[in-house]
Amino acid sequence: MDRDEARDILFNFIKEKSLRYTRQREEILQTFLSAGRHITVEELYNVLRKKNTGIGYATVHRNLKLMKECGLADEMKIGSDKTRFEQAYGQRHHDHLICMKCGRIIEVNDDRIERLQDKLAEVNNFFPLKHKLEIYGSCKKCR
Amino acid sequence: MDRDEARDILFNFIKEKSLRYTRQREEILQTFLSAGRHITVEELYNVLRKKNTGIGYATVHRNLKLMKECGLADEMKIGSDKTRFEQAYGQRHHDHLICMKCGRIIEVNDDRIERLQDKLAEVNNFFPLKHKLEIYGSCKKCR
DNA sequence: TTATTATTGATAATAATAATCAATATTAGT
DNA sequence: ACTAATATTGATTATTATTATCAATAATAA
Repeated sequence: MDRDEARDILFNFIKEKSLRYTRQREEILQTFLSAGRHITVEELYNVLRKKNTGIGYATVHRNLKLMKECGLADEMKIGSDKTRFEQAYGQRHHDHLICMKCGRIIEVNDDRIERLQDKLAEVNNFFPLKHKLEIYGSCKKCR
Repeated sequence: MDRDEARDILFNFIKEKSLRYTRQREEILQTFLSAGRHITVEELYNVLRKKNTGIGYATVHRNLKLMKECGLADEMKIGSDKTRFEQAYGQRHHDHLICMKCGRIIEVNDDRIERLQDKLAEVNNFFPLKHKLEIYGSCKKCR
């Protein structure tokens, strides 16, 4: 994801809603973009704490929700873990392979599966808006 | 699912582990089997309360976990809702279409998708053990 | 019937997420 | 640059789902 483009998206979203572009929002956005994918609020908070930004947990939480609102982040939940946020802008839809041993998350995509899902919905008189496919197992290393 | 067969499974599981077959377990099992699919602990607890069985919330919770352990129930989580339990014995694997308006959950199955999922895992050097496919949208009524 | 011990039910603990609110910072208007 | 208006922050508390605790009770085997 392009950093400037991401900042623009956040900035425009904020202007549109008469919100305010704060030091904390800039910091959280940049750190979120630099951080690994599928990060939790707590993890992001800890990275920011190490940087001595003085940003509180609640602010991190609130602003990840904001990033989601403006389309920069997606929320996901694996099993009974905490909610994770992944970068969304400029990312095409993808599914997840989740290693139950080491926790690694592999992003994958299969057009045929996507198409069959749409068909499956159609056959059931159902209008699909989004979907979630997660395959749990063990990755190459943990086999 | 056959009621007697279900009771047998629970009974044998209990014997095997030197646990005890209590009035509460029998009551919870029967009510779980009669109740709608995809029920929460709270919902099941409320049904049992109406029946004046005097069974506590913790007991319902504990025993749904037990049903899961012995293969009679499966746990699922939709969005950020509470955990739901569905009958598992004698049910083949299936995916879910979830109406975001009325909350209805439709169970579906597609062998081609299943096979493609296995292929997808294989290509990524991943050993699949189980998977979860949820399609969110709106059902016929809510369209 | 009795001894053993698993279970129950009420309650407290835990943990993730969201709400509260006074102090502060940002923004628009002058 | 100054000011007024108000969105945001950070610390804390509230909420909610789930799990743990524990004394009293009930199920089981001998």
